[in-house]
Amino acid sequence: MREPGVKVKDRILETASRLFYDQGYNQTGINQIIEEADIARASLYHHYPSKTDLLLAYLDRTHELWFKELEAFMLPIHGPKERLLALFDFRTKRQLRLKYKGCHFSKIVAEACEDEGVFDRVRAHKERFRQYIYDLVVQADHRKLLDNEMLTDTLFLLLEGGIALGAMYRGPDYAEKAKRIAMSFL
Amino acid sequence: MREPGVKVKDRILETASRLFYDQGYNQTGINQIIEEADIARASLYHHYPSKTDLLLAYLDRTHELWFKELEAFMLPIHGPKERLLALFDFRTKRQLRLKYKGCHFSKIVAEACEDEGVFDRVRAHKERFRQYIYDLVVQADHRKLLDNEMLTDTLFLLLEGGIALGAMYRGPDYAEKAKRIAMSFL
DNA sequence: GTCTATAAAATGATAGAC
DNA sequence: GTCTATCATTTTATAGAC
Repeated sequence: MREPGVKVKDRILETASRLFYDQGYNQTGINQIIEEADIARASLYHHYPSKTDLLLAYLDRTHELWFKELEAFMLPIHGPKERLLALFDFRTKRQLRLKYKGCHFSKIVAEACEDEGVFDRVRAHKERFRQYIYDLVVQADHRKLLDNEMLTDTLFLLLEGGIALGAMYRGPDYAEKAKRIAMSFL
Repeated sequence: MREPGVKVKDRILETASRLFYDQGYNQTGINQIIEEADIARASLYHHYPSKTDLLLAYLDRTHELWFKELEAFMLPIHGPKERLLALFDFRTKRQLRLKYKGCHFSKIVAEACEDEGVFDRVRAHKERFRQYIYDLVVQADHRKLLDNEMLTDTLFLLLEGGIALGAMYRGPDYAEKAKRIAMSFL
């Protein structure tokens, strides 16, 4: 009659993820998580021995979902140049849904979590994204105003800058400007 | 025999500013501030009725010092083009001193302070910085690859992106790359 | 204006029953 | 594996003496 045990664990992580992002990791207490996930206090500590463990699981989950969402977004888009520009749309669209609260990973770093496991995950995420950009740049028949590495970094910086400013202005303006600028180099 | 009363108030704000930036606003308790500033609990609440008031004062102080420091840095640098590139050096040098913890203003927004006074100050700071860039762009005899507005936004986005990535990587690499990219447009 | 003492609530985490 | 009850700290903020 009992549902499989995974359900509680998932509910914990889903609830924590939402709260960590929406109101901040440090502003989210264990009490609120167990209340909104509707589970017992000790169940949380059974699955995640400490709040830091829950944080690391949150980053892993976010990383996985992020690239899964990206792959789905890219499916109907063909051509490396079109895909490079679609990266801007992907992030702008995502930020609209997230109400412009910024990048999950940069947010956590900004909350001053000095845990090394946190930094490892943040860097791994950004490194993989930069590699994703680079692979498209290599395939793209771009104007060669910049070499492949430099063009990759330009797009990467424009994307990250656009999201960062989007979080401060709570809007898409700079992400959209970033795309228009990128178009002039491609 | 008594020193002027401003001293205590200043010590509170200086200590709070250091802690808010270094370990985060939400992770800094009133207790730690009064201990490290070596003042009484009620003295803090006399000068700053709530922690939020202290936060707003912190943002105002940071804003003032930021531009004062910028002006001093720019003094020996002549020519708008040179000054535009010096903006990258200014922020990279500053971040080195601050141990790459990122922009004060983007950090506070990332900590999910939904206070409107916070957003007002963050936007005002960034808006003034963008205007500073724009004024130099107008004076600069640049290559006209982009119009003045677009070049301003490009430099702005590269600068903000470089700092954001610098915080995640805890190093100057992307800020330096951003400068090299900027050089190719000017 | 500065102090000490304290309040009331929330924090992360644990013990032990079932 | 999930539960309730509870722990010791820490949180922001206030009261009232000097």
